[in-house]
Amino acid sequence: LLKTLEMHVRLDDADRAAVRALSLRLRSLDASAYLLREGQVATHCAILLSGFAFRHKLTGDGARQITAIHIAGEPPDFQNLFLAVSDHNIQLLTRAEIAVVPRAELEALILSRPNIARAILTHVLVEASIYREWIVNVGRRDSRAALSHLLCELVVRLNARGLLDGLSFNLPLTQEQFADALGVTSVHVNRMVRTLEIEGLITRNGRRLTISNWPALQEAGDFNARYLHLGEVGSDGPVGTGRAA
Amino acid sequence: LLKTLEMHVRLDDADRAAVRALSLRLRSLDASAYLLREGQVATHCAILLSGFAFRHKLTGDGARQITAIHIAGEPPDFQNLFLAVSDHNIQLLTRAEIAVVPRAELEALILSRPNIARAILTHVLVEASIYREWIVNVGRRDSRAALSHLLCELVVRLNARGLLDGLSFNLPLTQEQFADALGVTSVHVNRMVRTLEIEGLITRNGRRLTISNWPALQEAGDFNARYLHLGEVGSDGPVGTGRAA
DNA sequence: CGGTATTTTGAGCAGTGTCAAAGACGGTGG
DNA sequence: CCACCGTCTTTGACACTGCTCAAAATACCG
Repeated sequence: LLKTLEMHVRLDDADRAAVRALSLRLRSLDASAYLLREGQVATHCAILLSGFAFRHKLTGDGARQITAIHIAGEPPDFQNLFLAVSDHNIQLLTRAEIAVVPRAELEALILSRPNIARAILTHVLVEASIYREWIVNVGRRDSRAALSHLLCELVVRLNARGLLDGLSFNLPLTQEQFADALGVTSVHVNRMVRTLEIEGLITRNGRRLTISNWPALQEAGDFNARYLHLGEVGSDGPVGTGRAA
Repeated sequence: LLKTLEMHVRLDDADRAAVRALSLRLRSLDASAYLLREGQVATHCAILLSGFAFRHKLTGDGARQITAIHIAGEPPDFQNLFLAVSDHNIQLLTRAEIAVVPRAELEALILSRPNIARAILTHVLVEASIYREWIVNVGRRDSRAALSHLLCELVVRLNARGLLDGLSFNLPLTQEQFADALGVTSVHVNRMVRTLEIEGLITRNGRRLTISNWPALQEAGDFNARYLHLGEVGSDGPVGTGRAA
């Protein structure tokens, strides 16, 4: 459970024991439940065991912008760890099971164990990299490319955690949520989804999406997985340049 | 010099000595010099002593998206610390002086001193928060609001480091660079700059920009400084909820 | 099976993009 | 100190992507 995430970033030795010693509570929540709201102080830190979550902010005139999507296994709450009041909302996309750890305990663990500090820091830096790519997606790609890119990212991240079923998966987002992620209108997302389908890049049956032409989808989305920093495990010494993708 | 940044985030005790012990080299670079290119491995870590820098990525069809702007005193290279190959470019906006630290040394320092780990982690998390707001700016605000918001952010951040001269400062960005930061065209940026000037929110003489109506500019930019997490110093214990803005 | 949440569609419009050219500005060499 | 030049800024006309506002058609949930 919990280990997957820690290990996913950097090899740790027997301080896995310390991680296991964290007092965690399991909870099951319904879709669209809030894990954290803007303006609140995070007292606990949730880890997604199953399901999807997303991060968003609201503008003054009520528009919503989704800034990140989190899949099963990811710890969306690390972003609030050493900060006072949250600057954004974290909400579930689907029904989900989460593990909850007291924030203070987690912070203490990070500060006392260098390997864990390193793992968390790396994780946070990769998330930052994803934010940067998200900015590019929203700022400089037209809606067809942006949608393709987002789909590519989801596929690669799901695959990295073994959550992909062949080349298809259950799409957790409604078209309106895609719209809020891409900074466009749901009407327009619909047009682009249909375009991609007509072009033969994707196939849909209900909630399930299948990639029918992976190279073409990457091409359409100007997608290069480098920014996900997958497969960089780094040495266990303090230096660790790791290897390039 | 170097201390300002460390201290800026979290109170540290005598491990300031360790920071001072870092072997740093001072360099002076011309405008538009690259600190790091996408695909490269960062072997050193630069800190801006004066001047401005920015972070950007290029899309497949050559469009540029600026994802962050860094001002004097900030350490733009922390984003690459534990990662193998850089996913973006860092370039100077103006002539600047920088201090360069070997990356391995800095990483070792972080891993060996909890207070420093905490400072860096906090710093990185604040940068992530700025990315999120940037996504909102590019995705959900029209160009007038987005431009106003970016100006507000610059003003507040410059002010936080005492680099503001009254309510005016030397604008480091060309309109084309603003365009790349906001995901619009330089032509359109020009239209919006003139609009804001005509509306009496800003005044320009040459490179120098003055805020003539600060409340109105914040209003126009839908600006709320919460996401900058300024003034959160946190206790020195491992918990430290800090105080809200 | 009924009700609500999504997805589709259409028509007309607004905000931005394009392309091109003219001005300004600031720095440099003579 | 001035002319020259490259970089920025400003403008105009027009095209187009993506938005708005409905309303209909489907899909999903209990």
